[in-house]
This record gives sequence, structure tokens and C-alpha cells, in this order.
Amino acid sequence: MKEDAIKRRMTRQRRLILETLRSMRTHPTAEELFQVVRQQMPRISLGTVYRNLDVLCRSGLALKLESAVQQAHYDGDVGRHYHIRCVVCGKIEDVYPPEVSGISFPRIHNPSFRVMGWTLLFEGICPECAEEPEMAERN
Amino acid sequence: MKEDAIKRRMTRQRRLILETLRSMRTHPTAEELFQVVRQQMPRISLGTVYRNLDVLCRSGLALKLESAVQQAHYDGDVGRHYHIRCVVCGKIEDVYPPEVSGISFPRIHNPSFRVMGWTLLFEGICPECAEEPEMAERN
DNA sequence: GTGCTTGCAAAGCTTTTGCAGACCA
DNA sequence: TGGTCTGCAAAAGCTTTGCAAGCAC
Repeated sequence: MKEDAIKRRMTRQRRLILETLRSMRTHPTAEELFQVVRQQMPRISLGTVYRNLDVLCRSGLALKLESAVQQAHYDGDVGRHYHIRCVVCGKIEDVYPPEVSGISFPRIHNPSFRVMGWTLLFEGICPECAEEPEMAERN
Repeated sequence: MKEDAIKRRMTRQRRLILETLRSMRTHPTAEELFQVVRQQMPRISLGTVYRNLDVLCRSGLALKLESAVQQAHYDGDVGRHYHIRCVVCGKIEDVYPPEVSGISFPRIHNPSFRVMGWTLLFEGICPECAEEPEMAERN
């Protein structure tokens, strides 16, 4: 049971990354966040963004959305809410509890796992992609 | 609206990949499936496994579990069921409806997206990892 | 015979990591 | 001052793709 318990520091980079993530409603990828952050701090590196997102997620200040198809997306809002992903363009948007019905803390009976939580992901087609059917190549 | 509608062929490779995936209960990654398949077809390549998994998923014969952290996992059972992932080792197991309560086809009201479906993923710690606390490094 | 599919290898992309210098507490 | 953090670049890991030959229909 190794609990190194590293003492984290709130560096300028870490603070900027967190503030920027919180200000964005788009659930950016690390790369997208990097592009925004570097406008204010040109010499920051992508590696630093990845390292800090990892730290922020471990400490509960950000959420890593693993449900993404290619790249991971991040969310600065750690309160309970859901996501819906466009299966065509991959965009992820928020869905808040008042808009959702039919779900009430699902439970597994006699689980072999120690259940810690759950995530609900909706899938659909966003308005933009619905207007451009040729993008919806399914082959 | 380009609908090329390619005529797929059921090659020996494709059939073996599908049959093997269906026979496995472990939600293998492409690499793991490759290792099993090559025991019966030594010259098959990893690229072929990836290409066929893609085709099988597009045609609805297999499921790609995007919820995976690093690699994609695949499931040959396309019927409605849920998954639970061990947050320590990444293992994915099935959870079937009779074991789950509190969920009844969640709906989004007045959605801007055209909602096509949803997935529910549980997270927890599997029995093996629960016994080895030092693996649960969280820093 | 047509054209989809394969094996092989190389390339592509996202993410991680080693290192020396910089910086926070 | 000590130990964490950063920028840079290289490496790692997963997945895709180009090509010529092979094979299903």
C-alpha cells in the first residue's frame, strides 16, 4: 500500500489550464485545450497540458471522458450530469438531470465487483450533422 | 448522400475472427483477439484483425466498447446488456438486465440532438484487484 | 474476371516519458 | 533549499493505410 502522497503545487501553468478548461463548454481534447492555453502562454508545451490534466483528474478537479472515440475529452464541470455524443462528428454536449427521466441510480445486485459509480452516455446526431447527410458515411 | 454499399465477402479470416470473438467472454482488444486467432491461422496479420473488426462493427455483428481507457475492446454479443469496468486493471465484464435495477430507458426531453441510443457503464474494483491494494496506486 | 480482401510494412496520431533547468512553497 | 514542475524532444503504444498479390463470388 504505497501512498507517496506527493505535495502538488499550483503553478501558473496548472492554474491556467484549469481556468481555461472551466471556461470552455466544448469538452476539449488535450490538443484543443493546448491551442487555447498557448495563446496566453506561448511557451507552454503539450506534454505539460497532458501532465496537468492527469493531475487535475486524479484530484477530482476535472473529468476525463473516456467515451470519446479517438482522443480523450476533458470536462471542467465535475458535478453530476450526463453527456451526449454525436456519432457523426464526435462532438460532446452536456445533458443535465432535469432534462433526463427514467433513470434513478441504477444498482447491480450481488455484484462481484465493488461498484463505485456509473456513467450514462447518450448517442445521437447533432443539428449540424443532421443537415449534412453526406457526412454520415456508414458504408 | 453517398451510399457506396460495398459488397462484403465472408472470407476465412472474417469468419474466424467473428467466431473467435463470439466464443470469448473477455471483451478482448484487437491485439488479444489477434493472438488467439493466429493460433489457428498463423499468417493472419494484426491489420486484418483491425479491418475486420471495423467491418463487423459497421454491420452490427460486433460491438466496439469505446469506454475503454487505452485500447478499444470488442464484444461479440450485440444484445442489450451493460458493462462494468475495473478501474484498476481495466478488465470489462458483462452485467445483464436482471441484475440491474433502477433504469428504464432514460429519455432526454426536447433534445437538440436526434437521440439514437445510450450506454450505461459501471465502474468498480474487481475481486482480484480488491485483494491487491498496492496495485490501486492513485498517487 | 471483377473488385473486395489480405499480409506486410510503414506511417499516423495520441499520449507518455527522460532529462536538465526552472520554479513553488 | 528540496522536491515538484516545465519545455523540449524522443519514444511508446494503438490504429490506420499503401501496395501488390490473393481470393470470394
